[in-house]
Amino acid sequence: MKIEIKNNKIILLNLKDFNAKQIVECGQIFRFKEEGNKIYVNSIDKQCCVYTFLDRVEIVTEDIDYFYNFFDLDTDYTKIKNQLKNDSFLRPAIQFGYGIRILKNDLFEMIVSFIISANNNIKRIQKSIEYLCENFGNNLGTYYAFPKLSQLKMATVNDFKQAGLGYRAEQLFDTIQTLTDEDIINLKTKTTQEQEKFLLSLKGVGEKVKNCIMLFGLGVTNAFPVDTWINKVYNNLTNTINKNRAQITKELMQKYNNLSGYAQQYLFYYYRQNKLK
DNA sequence: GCCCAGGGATGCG
DNA sequence: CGCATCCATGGG
Repeated sequence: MKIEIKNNKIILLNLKDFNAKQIVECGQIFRFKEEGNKIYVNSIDKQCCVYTFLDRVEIVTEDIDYFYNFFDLDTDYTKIKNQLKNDSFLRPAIQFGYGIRILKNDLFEMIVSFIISANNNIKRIQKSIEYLCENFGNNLGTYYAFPKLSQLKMATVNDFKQAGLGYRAEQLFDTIQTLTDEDIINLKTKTTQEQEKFLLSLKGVGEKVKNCIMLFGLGVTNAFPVDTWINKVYNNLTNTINKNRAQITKELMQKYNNLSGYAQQYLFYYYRQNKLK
């Protein structure tokens, strides 16, 4: 990928591995706003604006280093797609979502966001997260930051219900009260097994949510989140009915190995966007 | 009214 | 272990 960096701008001159719309609409991030050819993208207390032109993409931000890493710009997606597209399940999905990239988002934001995501839909998830930002995050003028752990510790179960979390309110409350800033910092340096064990100990985090946090918050690309869509896709493509999710997860992780996370996103985006069974 | 959404917790065998 | 049931809420 050809990349130029100028002052507060990252310029991408190769669009076959970067499509901003696909990146924000593939279900890995809940805080963004699309306005024509520009998309505002938020992560913790930072924001960038991604402009898409015919021949290039410009990422405008005060935090160049943060968003360079955030958009995973050092990873060669051409190579990843070439390795995956021999797979008949994936070929059409990769063709459709050719510009998807796995974001390296903030760990704490991912923990909270994906606890909220359980048995929920993306519109409602976005709305709830926006509520939390506006009521507990810092006002940064043109946008709100994602609340810090210390700020969410001020919230009551009722506050979370006000945010529209329903029965997830108690789960998130419990997890927020349990978590410490040290937990978040230390988690990044632990082994994959220790990370999984810790995440599963949190209320509201099960197998699927854990895999989302591993993938989007910790950059572990052999995590394969199996949600209702992937579940349907799998059963459809393999002519099975009601195979349990744990089994599907295990099977697909063995199949795709270190490329599991990428494979999963191409599948999720393609089959969900096209509403295929 | 029913079914579904990027599922998890709990209990029971 | 595997499996069934329940769980808020808004939209189709």
